[in-house]
Amino acid sequence: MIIAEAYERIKNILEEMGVKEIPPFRVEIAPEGFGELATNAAFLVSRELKRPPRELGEVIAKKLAEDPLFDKCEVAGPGFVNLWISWDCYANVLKKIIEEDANYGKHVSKGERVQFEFASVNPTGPITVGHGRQAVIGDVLANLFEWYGYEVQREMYINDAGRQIDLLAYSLWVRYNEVLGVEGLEIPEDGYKGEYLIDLAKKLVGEVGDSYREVWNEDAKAFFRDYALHAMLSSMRSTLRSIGVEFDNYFSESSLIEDGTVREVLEILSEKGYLYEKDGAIWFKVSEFIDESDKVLVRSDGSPTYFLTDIAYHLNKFRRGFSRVFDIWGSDHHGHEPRMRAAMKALGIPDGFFNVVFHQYVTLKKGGEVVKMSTRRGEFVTLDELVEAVGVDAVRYFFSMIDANTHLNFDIDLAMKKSEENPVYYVQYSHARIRSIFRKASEKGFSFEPGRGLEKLGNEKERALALQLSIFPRVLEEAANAFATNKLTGYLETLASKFHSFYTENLVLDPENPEVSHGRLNLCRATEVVMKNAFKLLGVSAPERM
RNA sequence: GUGCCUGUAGCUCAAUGGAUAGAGCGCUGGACUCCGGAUCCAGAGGUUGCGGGUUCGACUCCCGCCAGGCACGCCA
Repeated sequence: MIIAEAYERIKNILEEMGVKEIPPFRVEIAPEGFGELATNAAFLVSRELKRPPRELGEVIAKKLAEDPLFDKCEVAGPGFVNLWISWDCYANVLKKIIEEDANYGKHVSKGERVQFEFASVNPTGPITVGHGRQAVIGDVLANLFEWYGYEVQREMYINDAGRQIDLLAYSLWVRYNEVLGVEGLEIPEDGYKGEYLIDLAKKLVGEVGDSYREVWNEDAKAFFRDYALHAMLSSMRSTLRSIGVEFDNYFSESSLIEDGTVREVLEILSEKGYLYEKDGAIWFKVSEFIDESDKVLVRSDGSPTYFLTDIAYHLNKFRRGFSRVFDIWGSDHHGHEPRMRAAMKALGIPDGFFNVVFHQYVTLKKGGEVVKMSTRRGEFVTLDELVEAVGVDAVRYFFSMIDANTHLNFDIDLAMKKSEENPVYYVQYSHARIRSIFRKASEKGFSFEPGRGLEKLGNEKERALALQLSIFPRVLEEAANAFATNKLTGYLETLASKFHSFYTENLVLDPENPEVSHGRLNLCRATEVVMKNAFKLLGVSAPERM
């Protein structure tokens, strides 16, 4: 908020100085000892104005010093302009934060509808820790975009059409027969061997008895398919719900085949001349768009590939009127992106509509050793297990605090045994502390009055905290633009640190100084508001007590 | 072999081409008879994988290596 205002003032000055094209200069919190805000504007206009940065910085600083927004402005180093903000300005921001309360940080509507699609994993086994990372990243990014002014839909794509589901059905049928004591059947090499299917098979025997014992016909196939799919989906959904991830819509892959979208895609591409037949299959001329080999859309047995249904899926998304869609994909799918872009181009869907946010995988460590995960072999640590061990807050915070594009090393022993070392506790503690101050306040006879006493504040710690609070909207913008949930957790940690530091040096409730006390209560309330809002975006609880 | 991601303090990770590369954990030493010590303050700890290049300025951009991960299917 303050940064935005400072930005405007500087922009005006640059225009007065004769700059025709305003460069992308920055206004940010200055390093320790260089004022409160700093800008690099002088460097960026130096070339156009043909004068050294230091000299231009002096001009800018001099003009800014006349502005009541600032107490002091100086040029430093090779041309940075350092700014000190007036306490009046801070006080106004704090009042605004308290007034806007649960809405502080929200940007005005951009009038755009976008979609985030994530956690679209194969419904062939329990959700793993790796899937959990994707779900949390997608959910938090969706929250961030909502606050940044977009209308957001959260969607999960259900891969219910492919060969994997058939394999799952057959694997379950084998387990079912095993439970009934039938010997000699085996789950295929590429089938699903996890224990969860044994549990499911037992349940199934309880429900249908031995009606499908050693019977594997079309009827049995359909039954086991539906049963397995239904069971897997409902378990996935309940796991995701347990970490606060809910979807606005579930979209079935097979519906695209049933409603003709898949066939329509083939017709469009065929009319445009992008298809050809070879070896009994139908191929898409990927090579006409990018430097990659052509890909099969329809197999020689007539079934559509995943690539084809995915193209149809995105054509469907486009027709639903989103201005942009964001798919969250694991890094193992990165090879799929260029092909999809080629397909979007072939269908005439505008550039920029289709976007992918990639995340790297999670490496689990247990007992100092890397745990290999494989759904098919049935070796994995499930998200349920992790949540039970460390709690929802820690899980969500931990997955949010690391850049999606960074490999995440998750030490299970550490998370289970020493969960109190998780940064989430540090941040939550500052919130609990503030709540405690308010409880104490009523005991001491203070009642909170918005705005009262703020003009009495202005020491170093109070200013540092106020400055941090003022940049919250900017942080949301940066986090959304960079698809970086970790910018939000990083911000919270800095905010908590500024608060603890303020708290240590300043007595909030001091009967000897009622006006100052009221002012500090306002500062505490503003901090509480920002923390609550940030926690909400992360899906982490804001505890009253710990 | 080709493409993508990663490589930063002992460990886990930050740092839109900007000032002295920062946090947490761990380590060392301190802190008010007072609002929550799950806190605060200070300190030690770095050739940003290696070598070149671009410019006022490079962890960041370009080129070449090295190491790890992932992908290169009529799997999804």
